[in-house]
Amino acid sequence: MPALRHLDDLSHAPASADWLNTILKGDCVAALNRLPEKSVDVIFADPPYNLQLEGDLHRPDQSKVDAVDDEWDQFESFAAYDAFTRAWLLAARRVLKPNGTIWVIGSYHNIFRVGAIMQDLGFWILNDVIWRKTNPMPNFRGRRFQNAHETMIWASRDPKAKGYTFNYDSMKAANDDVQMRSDWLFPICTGNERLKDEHGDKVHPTQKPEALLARVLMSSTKPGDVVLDPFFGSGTTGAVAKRLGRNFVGIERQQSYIDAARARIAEVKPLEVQALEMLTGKRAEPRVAFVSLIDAGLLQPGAKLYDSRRRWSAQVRADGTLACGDVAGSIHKVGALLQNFESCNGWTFWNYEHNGELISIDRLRSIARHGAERAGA
Amino acid sequence: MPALRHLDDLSHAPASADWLNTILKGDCVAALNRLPEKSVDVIFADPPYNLQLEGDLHRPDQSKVDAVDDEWDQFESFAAYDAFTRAWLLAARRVLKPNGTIWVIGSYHNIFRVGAIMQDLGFWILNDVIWRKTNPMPNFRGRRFQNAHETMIWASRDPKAKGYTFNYDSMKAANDDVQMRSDWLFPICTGNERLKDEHGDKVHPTQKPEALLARVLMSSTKPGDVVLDPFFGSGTTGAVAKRLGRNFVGIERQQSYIDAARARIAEVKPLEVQALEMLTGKRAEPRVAFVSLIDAGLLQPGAKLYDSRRRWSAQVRADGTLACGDVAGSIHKVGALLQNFESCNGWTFWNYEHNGELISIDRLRSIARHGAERAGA
DNA sequence: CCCCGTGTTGAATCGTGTC
DNA sequence: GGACACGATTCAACACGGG
Repeated sequence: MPALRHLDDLSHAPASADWLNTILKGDCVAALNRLPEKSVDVIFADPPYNLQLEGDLHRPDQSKVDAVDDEWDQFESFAAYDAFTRAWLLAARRVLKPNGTIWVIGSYHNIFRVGAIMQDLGFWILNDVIWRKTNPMPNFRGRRFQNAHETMIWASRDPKAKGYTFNYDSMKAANDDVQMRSDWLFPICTGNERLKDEHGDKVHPTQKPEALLARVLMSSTKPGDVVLDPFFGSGTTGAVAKRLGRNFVGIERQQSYIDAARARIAEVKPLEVQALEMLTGKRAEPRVAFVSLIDAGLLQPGAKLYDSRRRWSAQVRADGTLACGDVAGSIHKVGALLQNFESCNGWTFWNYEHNGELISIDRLRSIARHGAERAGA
Repeated sequence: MPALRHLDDLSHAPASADWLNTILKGDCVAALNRLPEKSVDVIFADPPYNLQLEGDLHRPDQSKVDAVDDEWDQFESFAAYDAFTRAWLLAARRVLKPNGTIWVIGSYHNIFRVGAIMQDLGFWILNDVIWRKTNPMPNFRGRRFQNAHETMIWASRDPKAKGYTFNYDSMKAANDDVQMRSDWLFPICTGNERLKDEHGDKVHPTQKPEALLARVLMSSTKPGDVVLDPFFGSGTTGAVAKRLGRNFVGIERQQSYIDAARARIAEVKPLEVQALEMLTGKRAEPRVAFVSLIDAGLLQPGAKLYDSRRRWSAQVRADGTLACGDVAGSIHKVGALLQNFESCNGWTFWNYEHNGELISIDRLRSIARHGAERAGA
């Protein structure tokens, strides 16, 4: 029984195991079952999302959206997806060390099922972490809110495990000396970082940004730890693990992904740890929505706004728009329409009255922004 | 059978129903079952998620769950919570109108179970929305990320329901003319807004901020809609609904919460009607037939139309169709055929020439609309 | 070299009314 | 209920080419 002997060898010498820093080809449950139990420090998993798309979607310029319609994302039903999820999570739990933790990323299509099954299997959720995208795809038809985030679940192997790794101090130091929050802001993976094939097409439809993986690994692993990714894809987990001095194991079914990931990882040079602060530092100044002044109680619905020479006045409405006669819209649009300009900066155009004096609503924006900055927006 | 007669009365006259703008005392499932079916536009639910502390979990058969905090009993606890969740969601779904939507808020302790059950019951998730807290409670022990957000699930009653309310134009205008995203930033409820009892203690442990409810209701309801909150608590939903000119129904078991909520809501003054008017986009405008531009003399038969870059030109015919070579048809169809697109908005595609400049025929459409409005059409 | 305008793209559960 | 016509709808980032 060569397979069994092989498994025995691994469980006796996991530190020098020949599966470290390699990509195992095959079905993820089968490959997981070939690994020794309790051999992995952290698992990062980006499973299929079960998107359930129907028909095509076009942008307003009539170009077609390149949907994720790959075979690996097709499931017959919620029950089929649940069975798949249960199987790989169970196999993943076996290879996790008692103090190991697991990260799973998903969207509203699948993450609730994944989270419930994780709880059912005995995983203990430590945090759910929101990846806020700086540049998400718009909602082209204007039928919902722009889907601007994805959710990650971070969990320990079981409730009693208190010895998991969390690098609290380095997270806090990287976040201007305040605790790292559960909402993280990163761009999606584009530009040179995005792997392209010889035709210029993307190698993988859902490549994750390295900055996201860097924060995951910096927060919950130590140098030399073993990081497993059972849905390796284009190998972002492996590339970041190598760069940060961690060991990786990838599992992937599709040969084209394996080839691309292997070539990518070969190019990676391990880094000194100091470069990390660039990846985890704060991002751009937050934009403040006019409606947030109403939310914050800085302006009341029904309040009057004036331009600086009181030529026009307009009324604030509860939905965050302005109205002046039969003209209505955003603060910018109404300002432009009244002046018959193409555009107008409503923040500097509009003023509110206080003790008989006009004060720019931009002052209110500064107040609102101050609150937002403290939130690490 | 007085109970049944009562129910009949309600279903015959929901508009003047005596349960509108009241708080129903009792178990949430029982109270929901006393309401007429398909009578509610939007549900906002903030269900309990404390698995051990309160004995308020009931199985569908109304038997009380024996709350336990032993670790080995987590499976039993999850199952009991699932049964409770399934029961109230099912009852809530019955009272929801076919085009109604539901919001449920929760944290990682319960939201994954809630979301999975919602999908199992046939709700169709439209968005998950993240409430990012500007001032969350710190993680005192430094063992995890600061839990700085809560998750809301927004779902329609079933997948085929496309007619749900989403005030896209309001949301966009209120957000500086870019789409409202799925991550919202608000402070937690503190200060004067937080209800306190005579001892200065907080009335309710998880009172939600009114700004959060205001955005929920402004985005997904219209004035006069009926908003149901099956876990009414301190009555934030009712207070905001009343202020925004919506009707509410609350369900609450605990008398102290009912008393506090009733007093709170009585103090609320509804906003003036003008402040409640909402921005509507082109979708809400009346249809204008292209031929009516010719009827009104705004365009002459034989006039030439051009696309914005003058790649194509077409001739207006007396019957309200366009002709370009051997291509003829509606303004939309000709635009689509010329560009080889599946569809085309002819109103924004075609322009007429005036003093050497191209002007969109959409301008003529708004002139025609104004004329029609003034004529009382 | 930079600047600017143009074009492309990203895990998407993305109509409605009339005949 | 099905077919068909109407016509509404996008944000940030990056690549590329020309000046």
